[in-house]
Amino acid sequence: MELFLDLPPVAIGEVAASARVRRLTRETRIFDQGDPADRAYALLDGGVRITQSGGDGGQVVVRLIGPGEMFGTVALFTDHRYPAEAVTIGDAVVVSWSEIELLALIRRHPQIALNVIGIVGRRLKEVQERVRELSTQRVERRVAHTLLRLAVQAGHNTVDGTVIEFPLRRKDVAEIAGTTLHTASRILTAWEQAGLLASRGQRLTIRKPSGIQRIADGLTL
Amino acid sequence: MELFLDLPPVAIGEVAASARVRRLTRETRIFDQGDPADRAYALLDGGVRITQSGGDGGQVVVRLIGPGEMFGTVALFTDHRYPAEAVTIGDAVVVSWSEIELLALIRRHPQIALNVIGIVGRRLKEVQERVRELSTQRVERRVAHTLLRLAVQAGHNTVDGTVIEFPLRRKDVAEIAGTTLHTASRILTAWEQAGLLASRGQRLTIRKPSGIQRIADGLTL
DNA sequence: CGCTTCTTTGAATTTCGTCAAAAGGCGTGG
DNA sequence: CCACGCCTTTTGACGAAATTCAAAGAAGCG
Repeated sequence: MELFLDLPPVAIGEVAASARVRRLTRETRIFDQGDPADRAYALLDGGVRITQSGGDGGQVVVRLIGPGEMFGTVALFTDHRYPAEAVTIGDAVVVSWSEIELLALIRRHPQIALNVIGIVGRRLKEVQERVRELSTQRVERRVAHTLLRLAVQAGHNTVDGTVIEFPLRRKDVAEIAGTTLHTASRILTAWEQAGLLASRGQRLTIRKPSGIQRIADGLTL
Repeated sequence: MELFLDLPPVAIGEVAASARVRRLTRETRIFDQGDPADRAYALLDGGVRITQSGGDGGQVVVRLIGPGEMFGTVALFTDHRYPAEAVTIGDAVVVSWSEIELLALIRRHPQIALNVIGIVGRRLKEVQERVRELSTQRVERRVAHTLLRLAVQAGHNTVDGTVIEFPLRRKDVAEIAGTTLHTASRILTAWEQAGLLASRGQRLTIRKPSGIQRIADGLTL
């Protein structure tokens, strides 16, 4: 887990000792957007969808969290409100620390704070790239990028191609790529017919990463 | 300066002692996208435009930096490459610290690391909101939000209304709001004719914040 | 005063969202 | 085990918003 990387062995014990572990069933809400932020979370197994809603109905999936990733942590350092909601995708195992415990851990092992900066910095960079894509690229390319990113984050190679571990509805794909589920559906269907992709239920398999990559690179001109 | 908030008085001296100060003329490039990241920066006076470019020609203004804000700092904690370029808007006074100096300061005063987390966390939240806007709102609303955010960040009240301190080209507005300069120009011209806005050269004055706010809230339906 | 950069504006084109509706799947309960 | 109902997906047609193409006008700088 990146959050606790480069710590002396003794620290790992402390981290484990103050952690609270919970097993959750699918579609369980861990926290709501706007809730007072009092705990920092990390995921051991399964998946968590982080969704932000606007005053109007607008929703986006801010991020899908995979095993080993932290979430809901930054709010402890800013305004103490979670800026988005967190819901499990499928069954999940979640660990968490109270604010007091986390700050105590950081005081004893300042490296944790540096790790947090690294993690948040990397996410900031990713979101900024997403902004650029949304600003300058057309829907098809963005969907292609979305799939490639998910393949890197949660892809599992099989004979058929790369399977994305998260169960994904068309709506999820749409809310990640920044479009409507209708457009997302059309695009995925087209790719499926072109043999680039296969979908069984809510599992996506990328059959031809190179084909998707070409689209992501805008070479369909 | 938020970066050095809540430090003991003695620390401020250390911070100042290891800082390098430079006066720069307008449109000076401080660092390029992809450059090895070896210094952390903060702005004392003026403005800095942070722009990210994609492999294709696509460009976005990631952020405008005002006095008191840090920039180019996170890269020291991730992959040691600046993810975007920084260019002065108008004349500017910039301070910077080498990576070694900054890490030494943090070791002596861990509060600085917590401050960094807070700053980066807040920016992450802002960028995520921008993603939601780009995904779900139409151009006019996004431009309205852009102006309101700039007014908060760098607005100065006068009899005529709120003046935005940064000199802004239509292209800048477009690259912040995620549209083309043509569309941005049309929208701003329309607002100017409606009396919501005034622009003299590259200075924008918001005459009727409430009107812009209405548009930002989507009440033009 | 000439040149470059920025801004405006019109017209044509296109992408994408919206509206509408049907078909498919999955789980639950009878 | 089957049937019903809900959630998800697909698909078509239409229209509007915004980009693209094109070109002229304005403004700042040297």
